[in-house]
Amino acid sequence: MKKRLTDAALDLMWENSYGTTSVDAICERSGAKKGSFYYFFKSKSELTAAALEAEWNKNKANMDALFSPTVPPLERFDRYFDYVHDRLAELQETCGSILGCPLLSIGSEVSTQDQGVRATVDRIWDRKIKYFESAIRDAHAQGLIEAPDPEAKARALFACYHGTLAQARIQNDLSLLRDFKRVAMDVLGVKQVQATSS
Amino acid sequence: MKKRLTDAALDLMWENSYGTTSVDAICERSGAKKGSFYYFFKSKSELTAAALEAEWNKNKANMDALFSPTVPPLERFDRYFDYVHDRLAELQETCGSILGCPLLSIGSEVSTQDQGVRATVDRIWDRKIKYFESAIRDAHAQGLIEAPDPEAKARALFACYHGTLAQARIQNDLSLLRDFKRVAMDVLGVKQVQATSS
DNA sequence: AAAATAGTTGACTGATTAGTCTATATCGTT
DNA sequence: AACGATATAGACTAATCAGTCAACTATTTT
Repeated sequence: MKKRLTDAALDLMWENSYGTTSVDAICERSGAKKGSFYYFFKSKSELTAAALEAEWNKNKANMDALFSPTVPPLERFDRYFDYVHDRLAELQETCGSILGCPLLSIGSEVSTQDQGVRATVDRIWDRKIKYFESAIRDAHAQGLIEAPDPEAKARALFACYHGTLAQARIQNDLSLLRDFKRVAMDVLGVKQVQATSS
Repeated sequence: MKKRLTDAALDLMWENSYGTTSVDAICERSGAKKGSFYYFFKSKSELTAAALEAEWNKNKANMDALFSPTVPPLERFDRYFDYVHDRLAELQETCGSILGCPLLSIGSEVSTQDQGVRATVDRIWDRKIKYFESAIRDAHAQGLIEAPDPEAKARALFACYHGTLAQARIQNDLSLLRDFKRVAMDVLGVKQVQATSS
């Protein structure tokens, strides 16, 4: 039931927002009653933090696979962007909207008001950046890019990607995301561009 | 009074969020009573759209100056990024937080639920991108960058910038924004890098 | 000055909010 | 079967929410 609650919360908050997702709505979707909710979580805020952590755990194995050191470093990004793109496209079929990244939507919404959730977003954000960072370091070692500060470059690329995800959500348009690979290569400073046409 | 209402609304929503900004709070801060609020606006949603448009109008002259064709194209970006950075730093002194861009915060929060506000954000977003677009076109014409599709490049850079603004808000940290100039040059594909050190 | 228009006031409604509380199940242990 | 622990149930509260409304005042227009 704990899992049902966090699942329902994340679904609702991702599709709508933190503020418009009521405890009652979470209970209704998960089939739980108020008593159960407050048995497992002492507040809506705490549930949200738990829901974000649960989502991270659900996706971790996937991230590990996408960013496996067995994959050429720049290809990891390609695969990751494809994966997110496809997942958002799937979600669009069921809910009608491009939802972007829940970390950004929820994080941006509550950042000045809920330090617990904000810190959780921050923590997960950092974990994800680590994938970027090691891919960048590997690419640098292979001479594919020039990145003397992989951590800074990872943060920059991550921010750019999330900006594109946010724009996709606001404009309800996936096409921006489709072009991001090229932008990513610019940000990374890829030396040898494999120009196909134009 | 109409202006006082839109000002108060934008302040509160920028610092907190759309959802946590109540009509009562807007009235209290602006000194208006409920009746006046609903005399000028027929809903909180409509007020929000008006507040965003008002903010745009307040900033338009500034944008025109920053992106004046008399300024070398790439320097326009520098000046703009500096301007936003300084303004966010100022705001931080009064409210304690890095607030990012209200268009993104509010847009991301309401996009799936309020088409009126969403469309307003979209419209203003497009107007702002035009500044980027013409600067990019000018830079291309001067041979400073290679940008066969200025509109696409402008959208990409705008998204990257807003991702960085969002990250600054979530992490309550301006330093990310300080480094964005270099990222922007990468995204733009500036040819002659004025390397100072390293 | 009369009339019309524009703006203001604040009490009010009905719905919804997060969170509490007590009673009751269901469970594994002994 | 009896017991403590884990979990569920749902009525309840007090606050807050967006929005309504009829009465009131100020300003213009005629």
